[in-house]
Amino acid sequence: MGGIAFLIVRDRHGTIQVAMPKKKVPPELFAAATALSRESVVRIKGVVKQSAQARNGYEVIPSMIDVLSAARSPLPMGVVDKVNVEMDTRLNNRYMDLRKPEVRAVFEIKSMVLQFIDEYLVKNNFVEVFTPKVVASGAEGGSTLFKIDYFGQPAYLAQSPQLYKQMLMSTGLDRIFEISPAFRAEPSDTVRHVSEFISFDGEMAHIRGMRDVLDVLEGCTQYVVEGVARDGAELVSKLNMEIKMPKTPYPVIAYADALDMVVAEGLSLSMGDDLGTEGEKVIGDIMAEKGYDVYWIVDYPEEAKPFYIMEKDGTPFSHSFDLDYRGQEIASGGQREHRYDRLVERMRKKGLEPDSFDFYLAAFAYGMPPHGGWGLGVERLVQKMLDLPNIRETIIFPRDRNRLSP
RNA sequence: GCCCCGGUAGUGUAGCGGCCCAUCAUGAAGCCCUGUCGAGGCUUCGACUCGGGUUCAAAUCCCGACCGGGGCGCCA
Repeated sequence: MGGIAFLIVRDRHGTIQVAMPKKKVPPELFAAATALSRESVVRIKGVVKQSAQARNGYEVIPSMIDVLSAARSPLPMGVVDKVNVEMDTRLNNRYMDLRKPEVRAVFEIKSMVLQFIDEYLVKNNFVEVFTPKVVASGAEGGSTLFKIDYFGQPAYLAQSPQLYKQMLMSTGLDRIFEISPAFRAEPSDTVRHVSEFISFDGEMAHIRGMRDVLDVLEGCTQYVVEGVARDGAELVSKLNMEIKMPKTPYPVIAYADALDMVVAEGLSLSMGDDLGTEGEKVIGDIMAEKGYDVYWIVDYPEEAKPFYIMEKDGTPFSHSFDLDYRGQEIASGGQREHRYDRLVERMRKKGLEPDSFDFYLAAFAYGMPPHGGWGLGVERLVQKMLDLPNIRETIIFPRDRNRLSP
């Protein structure tokens, strides 16, 4: 038994040292404190003292230590240990993982991101809506839908609010947005895919063209990143990084030009091909050299885009865009086809049966203004903004191909 | 779904046919020391994913299952 013992106590905001010189605290308190297991929950009463030896300049001399919950031992993973913990282990023990300030900071930042999105869109006269997540059909084919049983009827988890938000464009709500979960049954297994994610969707009526949509989305992402860099500086510093402000205006690269850039770098792609992950990264590198972190890639081949995207007449292209953040797509959207006949025509072209979309098409038959919108992956935005290696770092309890719990 | 790689103590790892009743770190238990501060010293505890096979001999090689990592495709 030495003459002094210490406890490091952690709460949401940080840590403080509890110092117990043997002569200055009751013996039973000293004994209880030194017997405490790591990560136990305590309530402490004492005197806060300035102390040159304490790490943050202050320490507590306790007069009472109440053990609210003793932690079992050994811990399933260390919180302050110097050994690494694999992500799988961390996710299996997320309640413990989240005790690390740097892990928690990501989710506090994510919360800020959502608040800034809300703030910006409301300022710009958007109305927040909620569309069903249990649906009868998907926006584009059924292969990526999770099937569920709905009172004996087949139903699906929504992969996107696409059809609903477009229908609302005929109502006079004019500018709407939604932040809600989206479900994809794609068997993707990458650091940027999960089967459940938060989708930030917007749709605006009476646009003059796609540029109107880009302006809102650019304004919004810029507002978010600026806001986090400003109000979240302390949280960001816990991640040992600094947010780099994207340069504005975001450059606009036409798909055809992007293709040339990629081919010039040695990739063998031809007109109509998807840029691919490698192509996206190449573009990301080229743009980074020019100082741009965020940029648009627009006018994709109509063939590569869903039925609801408007074609660029007289060309093989479409009024479509992706928003890329350092080589990764974080949002996509475009101007929609609002003309009933052209829409039906496009459905057929895509091999879809218009009859199975009658609830959707009806909204186009009685006055539908020109409109456009986007879908943005909130976690992808957070991931790229904070330069995180895996999208799972931005989801408290991620769902992917292999993970259904916790 | 395809292609690579891997599964060793609570955690993270070394070992990759006999030298291993398995290394190191962290952790836990105990002792010593100590105004500590990702403290230090000593002692102890604790593991080869599962099932087949090859071999005189398997943590080590082969097959399968399960689990995980990376890349691709697809996309937010």
